[in-house]
Amino acid sequence: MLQVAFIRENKEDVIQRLAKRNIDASAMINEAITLDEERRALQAKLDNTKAESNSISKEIGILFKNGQAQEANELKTKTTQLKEEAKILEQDLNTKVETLNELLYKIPNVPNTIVPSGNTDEDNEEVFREGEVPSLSESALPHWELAKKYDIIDFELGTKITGAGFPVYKGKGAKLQRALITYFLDKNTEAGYTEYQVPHLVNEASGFGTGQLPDKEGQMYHVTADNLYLIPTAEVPATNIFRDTILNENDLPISVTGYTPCFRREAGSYGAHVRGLNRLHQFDKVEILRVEHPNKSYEALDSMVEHVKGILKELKLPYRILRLCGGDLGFTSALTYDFEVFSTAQDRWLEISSVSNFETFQANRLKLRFKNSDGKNELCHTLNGSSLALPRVLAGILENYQTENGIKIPDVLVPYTGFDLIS
RNA sequence: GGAGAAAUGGCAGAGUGGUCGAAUGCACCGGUCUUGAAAACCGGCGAGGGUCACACCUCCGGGGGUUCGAAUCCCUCUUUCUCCGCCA
Repeated sequence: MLQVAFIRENKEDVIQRLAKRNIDASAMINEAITLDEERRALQAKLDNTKAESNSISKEIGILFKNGQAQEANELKTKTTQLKEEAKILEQDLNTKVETLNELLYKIPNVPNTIVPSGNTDEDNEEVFREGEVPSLSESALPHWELAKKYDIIDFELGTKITGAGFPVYKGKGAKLQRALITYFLDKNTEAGYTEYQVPHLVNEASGFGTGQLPDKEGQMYHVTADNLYLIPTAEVPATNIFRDTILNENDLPISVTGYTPCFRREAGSYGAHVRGLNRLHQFDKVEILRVEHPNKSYEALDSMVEHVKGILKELKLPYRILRLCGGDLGFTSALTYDFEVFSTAQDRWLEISSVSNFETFQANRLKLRFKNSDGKNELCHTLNGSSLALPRVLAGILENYQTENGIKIPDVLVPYTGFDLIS
């Protein structure tokens, strides 16, 4: 969530930049500022009432000590009255704070100035493209056909065990997926990211910290008996490592990577674009995450983008990078780059990574701060990205590396798989 | 799952109804001393709100209650530890 002080001090700029998301935020922003003013006025009133009551209570204490019980008892009526006043003020204040917060939860992050305006993914700006699209024969198959042909992924079996969107990987398919996970983690740790294994279920506070709650609980599987949520991404547990934390300035930057399965309810559509591995309820992902000094976060974003590029280059997959437009930008993000791999057999781009700078938007909720050189506590910037989402990378490999003899394994993966062909 | 104990500042650890946001030690930061370092000594050192800055308010695991007044008493929840049971 945005900080009220920031909204107050940058009102026009905030409205202008939120307009990139195709929303007119002026009403919300004005209301937030008004609510905040009212909140502060109530707070001051309440504080004064309490201050008076406190000082009388101290007097009473002294009077009792001196044996002046009668005078003390007289003062008691005064504090009783003040207490009632305070109670009412406190209730007003609480509802005011609640109203303000509910409003603030609804305001998305302020897009960076370089975010292109636009409504849909059509308006995303392609900023980079690399890799050759292989020329495949007429008989080239989409990955779900290949999965069947080589018996490496069984979608029907997953449906039997659980339901649609829970595939079963098998034999060399399972091994290839495990190889990818290990390869990604190795690349990330080599680049200085510390590997974490985090819980796959999180509590409400964590869901709130990263912004899934209160509004987007529909996207997560909810274990009601224990009030826990299955993680939709490692971002949730990994970012919450740092909830309620005050770091030293020289602790920054912090770089974390982790592999987790991800669970998404995705009340989604049906058809070709969700077939096979394209969209699942359960999938694997390796995530990278950074906690940065505000002055360094965009530098960090660039370095994360470069890092992901390096991996795709090694895998020799054709990909492009998009700078998301305001309309496509996630609620919590200030700037996002999406990576898409070209799926030759499907003739379409598949999103395999999304790298974002959240600036202080998450840190504000998380209360993730560092002590700056003035000794003041300041919000950190958080960033994260996938490196990478497994199913679509797998789809890309299967489709782009298919030959008449079978599916070749990218050279960098062979040491991890132990085989160089799926046939 | 059953029985008991506990939860206080970065850590350790006092405080059991009044001037306690909280002793003390360690850690940390600044200074003196030193060729330099260590030691010693001096000073500083939790968070949030509020203010131009003060004042002031709130916070001793969370929530509620008793009282003029709660870290301290009561209720409740959570977590941790010990013992027993079960178990990958």
